[in-house]
Amino acid sequence: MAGRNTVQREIVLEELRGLANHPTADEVYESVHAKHSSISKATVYRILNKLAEEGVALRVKINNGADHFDHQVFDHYHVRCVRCGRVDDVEVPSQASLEEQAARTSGYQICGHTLQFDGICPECQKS
Amino acid sequence: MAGRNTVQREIVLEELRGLANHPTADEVYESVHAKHSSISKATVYRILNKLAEEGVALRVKINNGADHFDHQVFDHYHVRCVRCGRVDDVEVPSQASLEEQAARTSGYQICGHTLQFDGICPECQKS
DNA sequence: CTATGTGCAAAGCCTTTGCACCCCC
DNA sequence: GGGGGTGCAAAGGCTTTGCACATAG
Repeated sequence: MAGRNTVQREIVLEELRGLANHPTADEVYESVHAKHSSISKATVYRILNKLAEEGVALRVKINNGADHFDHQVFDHYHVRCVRCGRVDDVEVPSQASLEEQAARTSGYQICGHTLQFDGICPECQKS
Repeated sequence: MAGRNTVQREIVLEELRGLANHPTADEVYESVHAKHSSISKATVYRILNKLAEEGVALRVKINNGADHFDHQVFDHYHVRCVRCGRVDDVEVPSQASLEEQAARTSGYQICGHTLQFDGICPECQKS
């Protein structure tokens, strides 16, 4: 591991795993802070960044607003509700092969891609 | 048109069309401001938002940093250089069919998707 | 004439950072 | 005991907003 195994790190990681639905950094902080009021926001942000960097968590960049974090690190895509902001996993096969095409037509050396869906979640469809 | 045809709007639109490479709002502002120093940043941001809303321009949300704007409104994807931040078009066919799959597996009512590539541009590959 | 757009500056949102202190290894 | 981690508060980048004034239609 690239760093020390501090109490704060353990707590943040546990909280991230406990929060089911792709929490934002701030939501993780709120959740952590509720139980351990001494842990600062800066620390939570720093730890989440580090987890993402190490590949222990996934940083999900959402088109609108704050980044979300996902404790599931396998390759998968996300859908975001345009009404309530909720983020869910989506079972669509990896489109990694598109990268070849992109490389060919653009001249770029491609190292990754992002695919995100927008829609209305089942809950919001009811209203 | 959803609003008035003001001088400022004309100037911003013209400048957006003149700037080839997916300028950020701030780059559009700089360019506008250089020629017409009385036009404020707020106005440029407001006009760009409106153009995007009307479908006259495209807002390109890039994973890192500021949003870019594109005067080309046909359906296409983008690639971003992770070194220099440059953004280019990419000739990959629209993957609209993925939306069906996403809808089926997620229960969301899908209304759009975003696909973006990351890579190293030809220029940056040299160094 | 009046609803809409504009300019200015201030605030907002999310995130990072400088600094002094602390503590894991 | 030394280098990385933490807490606090402040700053940072990008964007929006409140308000008073100007202007298109």
